[in-house]
Amino acid sequence: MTTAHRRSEQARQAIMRAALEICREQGYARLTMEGVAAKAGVGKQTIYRWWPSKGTVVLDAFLEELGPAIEVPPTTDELADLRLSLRRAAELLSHPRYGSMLADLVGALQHDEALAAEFHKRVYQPVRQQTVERIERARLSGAIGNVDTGLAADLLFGPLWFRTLLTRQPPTPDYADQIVDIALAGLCAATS
Amino acid sequence: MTTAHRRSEQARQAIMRAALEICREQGYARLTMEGVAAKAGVGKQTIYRWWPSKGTVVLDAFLEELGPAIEVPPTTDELADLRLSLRRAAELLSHPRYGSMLADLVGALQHDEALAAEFHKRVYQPVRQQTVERIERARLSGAIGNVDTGLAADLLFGPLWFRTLLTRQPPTPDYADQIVDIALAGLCAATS
Amino acid sequence: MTTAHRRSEQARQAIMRAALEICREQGYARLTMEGVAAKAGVGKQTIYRWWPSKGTVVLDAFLEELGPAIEVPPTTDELADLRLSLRRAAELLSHPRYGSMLADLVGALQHDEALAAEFHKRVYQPVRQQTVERIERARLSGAIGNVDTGLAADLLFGPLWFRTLLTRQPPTPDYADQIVDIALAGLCAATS
Amino acid sequence: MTTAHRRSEQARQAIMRAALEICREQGYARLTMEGVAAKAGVGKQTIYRWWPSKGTVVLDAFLEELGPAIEVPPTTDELADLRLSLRRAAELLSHPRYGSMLADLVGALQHDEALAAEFHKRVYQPVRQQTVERIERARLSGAIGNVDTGLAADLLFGPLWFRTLLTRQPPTPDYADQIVDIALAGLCAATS
DNA sequence: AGCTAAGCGAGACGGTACGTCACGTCTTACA
DNA sequence: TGTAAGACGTGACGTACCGTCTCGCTTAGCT
Repeated sequence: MTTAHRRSEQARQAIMRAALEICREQGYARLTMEGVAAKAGVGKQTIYRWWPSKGTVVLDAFLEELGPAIEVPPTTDELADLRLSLRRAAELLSHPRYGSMLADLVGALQHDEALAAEFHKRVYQPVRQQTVERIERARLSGAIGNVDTGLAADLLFGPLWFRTLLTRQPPTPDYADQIVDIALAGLCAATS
Repeated sequence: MTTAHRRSEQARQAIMRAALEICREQGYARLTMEGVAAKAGVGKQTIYRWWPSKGTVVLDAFLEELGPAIEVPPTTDELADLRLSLRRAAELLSHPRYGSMLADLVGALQHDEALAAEFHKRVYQPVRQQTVERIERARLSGAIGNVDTGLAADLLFGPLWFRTLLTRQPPTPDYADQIVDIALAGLCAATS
Repeated sequence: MTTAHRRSEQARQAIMRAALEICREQGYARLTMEGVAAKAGVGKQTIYRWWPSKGTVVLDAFLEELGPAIEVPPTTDELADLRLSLRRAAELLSHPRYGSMLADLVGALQHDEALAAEFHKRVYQPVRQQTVERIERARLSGAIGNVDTGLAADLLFGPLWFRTLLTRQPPTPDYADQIVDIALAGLCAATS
Repeated sequence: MTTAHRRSEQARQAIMRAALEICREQGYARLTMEGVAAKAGVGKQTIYRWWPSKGTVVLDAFLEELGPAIEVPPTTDELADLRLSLRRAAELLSHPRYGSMLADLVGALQHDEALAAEFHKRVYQPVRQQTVERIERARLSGAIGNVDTGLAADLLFGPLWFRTLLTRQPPTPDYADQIVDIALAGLCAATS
């Protein structure tokens, strides 16, 4: 038997739309559950029924719009894929609409375990997985040295996030390229 | 000259102490101005008179305890200094007492311009300055290639913060060492 | 004519039972439609389909249990019947299970017109009618003076309800007897 | 030492005024704490700080306006005073502005212990005390028989409240007079 | 025997109000 | 004048119920 009167798709979409809109217009910090409910024309309970915190609402809304855009389709050239992947990340972090939203989301992660778990599963891990696999393949093909793949991934993505989160100056595509250049040089030299 | 009955040093210290204690016991997110005032036995006004937000209170409290510990006295071996500096950062970020506090502070930065400015001036810049100078000297001495010093600094510190902020797994000293190894390898190879 | 496969008697009884139970355990104020539905294992709609408000549910439940107990079978001695009727009322109002429920119901009457009408028709009027008739007969037989019967009825029942509703000290049988004694004395003396 | 920044008289009055107005315009049942706060231009907390429930707010507001009007100045003729006192009660209960408010208040008493206690102390007892004393004096002077004074008081006031609360037909002055006539006749006859 | 329309349980929905928390401002009395 | 205390207006929190609605299901009563 199925559960009667299932979740309203209409309400869900209204909430996603409202969350994004408020986030864009007033910023994540000013976004409140009440505000989302009001703008979406929805009862607060309907939000709390399906999302535990404003962070998860925004995360969902974010992924609904940009989930697919995060991934980079694999080619045979792993290093080029990595380079493109970094560029994509830089573009996202410097996106006028989603950049500071992402930064705020990561900020909220610091004191919201549930959100942290969700972010890890749905944003961090997917990209991480792809990155690590590419590095692994590059390593096997001898394109880079014998290094810890996780560490290599940190070396690539770390600087982008560091710049975004600590200085609030989002990275440019050129910055991403330079990071790739130097990091890969280091990784080639490495033999661990 | 006695400063007359101007600002009460006693109150200041009580506030710093209370802020740290609450931050440690309940986390930055649960720390409130009211809570600090109550625990410090101080009027709320007294806090608002001297600090604009809870972030700045915590930042001050943090620096009062750990300000000196951030810097690494310079020796003649710049690369060794950089390595030690990275280790210090890793230690701080994984410190049971101050690690998550720092992460929370950076989280709060994302939606608090005043705090961001303060953090930049009193935490980010000092370390940055030192780091950049070391890299510059290393470059001049030929120890590393001809690279953008800011970018090099990001390459070193980025991974540490990335790991801390996005995965909530604070970096180990060993992790810091590995980062230095690979990053410096890359920086040596670079000539750009 | 059969009532066809319409209303479920089982659901009705479950609702009555649940209402009484909640009323007894938590009091009328804490009784909610949702609570009744849950405890009765019934959909909310099923309650709303047959009762307009929680007051009417409780009133029905109350009458189902105590409806018959309200009336006093008539004998030839009207004054004795009145006396017994007062005692019955006193017992009901001081009943550990139904006393405060009745008081709460009358409380709810004050802001629920529909409930007030229902209460009037099904509780107040039946007793009133009987009382008034008895007084009328007593008057015709000369046992009491020539008084307004409604006023006389108020004189008898008023004090009981007054005590219950304003002081929350339910009347004792002895109290009821004393009221009858004095009221009848007054009614005898009256000639108006 | 006195407590700093004491209670704001201005806020108190605004709340009293708002409560009365809402009660008059929409009835006690529709009066909410939020509504009072909004109409008074006051924070909800300010209401909750000083009153535990909406019942006590309304009770205070009621007493502020009608407290003095409840009492009947004593003369040497106790029976006349009692008669006047009953008339006053009848007038109050049938007052277009305060009658149903009082009834609602007594309704709320049934499920609000704190309110019941407050009502008892500030409304019921003062009138009761005066009434009982008058009856006692009348008894000593031989104007009425040797009866329980409390019971006598119930006999007088009971019918008025009974009529108000159970039939929602407020008593007329004439009704009050008739009650006094018959009740006193009964009390004279009594010797108990 | 099969059809169909109601009543049913479940529970999501848009709302309103709850009572609480913390915000940042203010006022008062003391030192 | 700075301070401890704490009341104030404000706004958001997360919860409880309201009364309405929409689902599938069960079942009685009519073809």
